[in-house]
Amino acid sequence: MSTKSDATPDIEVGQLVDRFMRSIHADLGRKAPVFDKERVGPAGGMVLMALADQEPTAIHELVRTIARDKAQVTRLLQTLGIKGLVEKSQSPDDGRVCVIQLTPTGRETVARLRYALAETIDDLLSPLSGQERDTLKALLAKAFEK
Amino acid sequence: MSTKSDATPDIEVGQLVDRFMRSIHADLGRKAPVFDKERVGPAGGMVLMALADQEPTAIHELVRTIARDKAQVTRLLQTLGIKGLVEKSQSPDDGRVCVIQLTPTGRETVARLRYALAETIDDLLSPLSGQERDTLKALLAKAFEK
DNA sequence: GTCATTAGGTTGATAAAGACAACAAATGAT
DNA sequence: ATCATTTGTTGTCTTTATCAACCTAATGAC
Repeated sequence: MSTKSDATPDIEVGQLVDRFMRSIHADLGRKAPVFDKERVGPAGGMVLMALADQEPTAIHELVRTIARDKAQVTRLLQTLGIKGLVEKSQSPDDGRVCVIQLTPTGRETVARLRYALAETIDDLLSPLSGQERDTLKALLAKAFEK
Repeated sequence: MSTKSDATPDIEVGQLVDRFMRSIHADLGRKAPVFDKERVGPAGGMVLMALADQEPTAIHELVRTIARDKAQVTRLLQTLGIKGLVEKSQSPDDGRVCVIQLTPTGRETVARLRYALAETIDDLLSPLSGQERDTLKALLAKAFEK
């Protein structure tokens, strides 16, 4: 069966996802002055939010879930640490791994970021019905949960 | 106002989309040496593929559809022009607008890019059934078609 | 018509993000 | 003990992104 959908779809999914991400980015950028008081930026925000979902966690775990370069993650965490949003400690089990967790301030920041993001996405997905949105979320989750 | 589905989903859509995009990026990066002979890079590739979908087109249209900064688009087009993948001409109707179109070489490049992208996405979406994939594509298209 | 305003593109300067190799330290395997 | 792996950090370089200034062509007011 499989009328193989590899008969390239008229509109590429990749482009759509790119545009999705980029629209989120742009919209958040516009609103950033309002909610991004610590100036964590898009990348920092993603780190924080990922962290909130799997806290506390080792850096290499974080690297895996957000799919960024480990060097990049190290530096993002450094600046987040300087701003007092995350804390680093050494794992008792393994002297190599660093355990990262949010500070109270970090948690507040995450709350603001989450709200702004949800708002933006809600907006972008407004052409879809509530049910369609839920479907979309479910599909993404199914495809990409760890 | 919405029966807010802002009862935050356990995994944020934004993070999922980010991860989606980033996984595509990473996978394509890995395969790039094979198919990206002109070294257009991820951004250049997106421009080319968008172009293929709406050719010929003015720069500001392109800017709208790929949601990137216009300065950035100008420069991307410059380097694509140098590589002989796109051509620029002036609109007869409006002396301000530049009309962009692919060269034959550009079209070949697009074909390769499309194939690689489709392959990658197919791979990433493998946890989904064929029908689910189609649904996902349709939803994205509905939300983001121009 | 003249003039101000807007829209489309380009350029410049600067910042952020990403890629990649080299490295130290801790661990694990043998 | 030795050697290979894993984890995280640093250095360096390229790519993208951002933002303002600027030029030219078009538009609209008058």
